[in-house]
Amino acid sequence: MQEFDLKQEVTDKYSLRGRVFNKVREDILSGKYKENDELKEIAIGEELGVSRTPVREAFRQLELEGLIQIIPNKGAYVTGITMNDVKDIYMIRSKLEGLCAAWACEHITKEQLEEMEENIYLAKFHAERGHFEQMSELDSRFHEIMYEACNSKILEHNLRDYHQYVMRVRKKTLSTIDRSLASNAEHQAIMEAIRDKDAKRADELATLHIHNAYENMVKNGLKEAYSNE
Amino acid sequence: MQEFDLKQEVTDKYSLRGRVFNKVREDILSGKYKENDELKEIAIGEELGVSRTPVREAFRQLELEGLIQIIPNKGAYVTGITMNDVKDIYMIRSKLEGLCAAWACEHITKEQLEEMEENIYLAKFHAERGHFEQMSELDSRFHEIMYEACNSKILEHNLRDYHQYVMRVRKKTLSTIDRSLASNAEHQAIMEAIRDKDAKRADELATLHIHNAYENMVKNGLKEAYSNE
DNA sequence: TTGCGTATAATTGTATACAATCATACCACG
DNA sequence: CGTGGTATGATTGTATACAATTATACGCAA
Repeated sequence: MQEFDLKQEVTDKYSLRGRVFNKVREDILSGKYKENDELKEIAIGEELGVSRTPVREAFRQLELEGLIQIIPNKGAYVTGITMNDVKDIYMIRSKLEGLCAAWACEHITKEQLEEMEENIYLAKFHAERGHFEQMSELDSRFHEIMYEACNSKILEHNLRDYHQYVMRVRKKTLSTIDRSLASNAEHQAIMEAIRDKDAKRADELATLHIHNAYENMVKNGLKEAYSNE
Repeated sequence: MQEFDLKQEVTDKYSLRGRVFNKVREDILSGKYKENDELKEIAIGEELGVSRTPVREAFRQLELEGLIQIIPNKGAYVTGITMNDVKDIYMIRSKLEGLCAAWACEHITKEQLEEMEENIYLAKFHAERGHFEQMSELDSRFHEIMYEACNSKILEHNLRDYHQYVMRVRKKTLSTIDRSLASNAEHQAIMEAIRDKDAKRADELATLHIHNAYENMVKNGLKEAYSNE
């Protein structure tokens, strides 16, 4: 009840505010609204067929999520993610995914572990064939399972936020067969460590996994990947 | 401009929404509003002499900060922090403060370093005399300087959030002369490592510092401290 | 007495009207 | 020609009115 459980209310599909929030968030993350674009309350409201009130409330939330910046009496502007931000997030995630993997050792359920194994098995199939869209989905899901398995609303929420935040660039990092295969092998190693309840190893492997993902991203030209969107 | 810079707008003292946000936040953190208290828009509005609109917007922000939970069509309730949440946050902070200290080694300015030294010097004075209110202030400020010095908007924002979030319980952890002195000694060691640009040592010391703070809190009866508020 | 259903009150969700602020353009003046 | 000030329009900030939803209380029937 009194949990750190936020996303649920925010993403409320049945309130206008929630719909506006989701739509604008999507549009920012997908690149429809670009850095420094000005978001006007009336325009967004008309586009979605709602008044300014829910739009304004959604804006306040987007501001706290760091997706837009609101300048009083002036307007709402889309905040960009700089390359530095991406780097910072990956470094932070590296630490936190390690923690998450370690905690998952204690709390993962049999069902979650089985879904992980299935995920890895399926990912191998798609990785070999260069199905990058599916790979991206499976990668997201793998981490999502781990977030759920760590049994900490706080950490789960934090990691999910970052995961979403770097979505724009993350997809690119899996866009080679080599990296897809390597990434999946790393997933398998992490899963095995968690299965064996070896928290120390799980921590190290998950930490390294994010490090590798970042290194790979830099190597494959983060700059272009980033500026394309 | 396009920074991850949020707090500034939120704490805008000159908008009604900002005033409401700050007031309610204060009241929650200070314990005026207790866990599971229902916050009614009209009541808060009347108390501050404003209409519901700015109150609602402030509520949305408080929700994302995790201080209240909004149940659609029902109401806003003060979220409690469970002991598990506190533990999780300290574990996460432990990792991130380490990262922060390491980064600060590269980016800290001479002014920031000097303020740290001054902070530690002054804290010694107050610690010896059992001035816990001042200690709490100085402790907050020490960490704040480090957050600023790490040169990462993302990490700074993240750590500041957690710091605020556990404010309720954090004050209690410094409420003995022994812990105050020990804490300050740890601050000094961290500062010296940062001054010497020894990132590895700074990381370890900051990590340990938060660990110690948590251990101390548990020892001194987190349970009572927590349930008192 | 207990249980259910309806009516009423209270509260939140949304829309709109009005006030305040900011940006722009135009004109007067040096 | 350039500069400054004012007027006008656009946009956000706030208040209020209305709609929808939820909680509560009361009455009726089993």
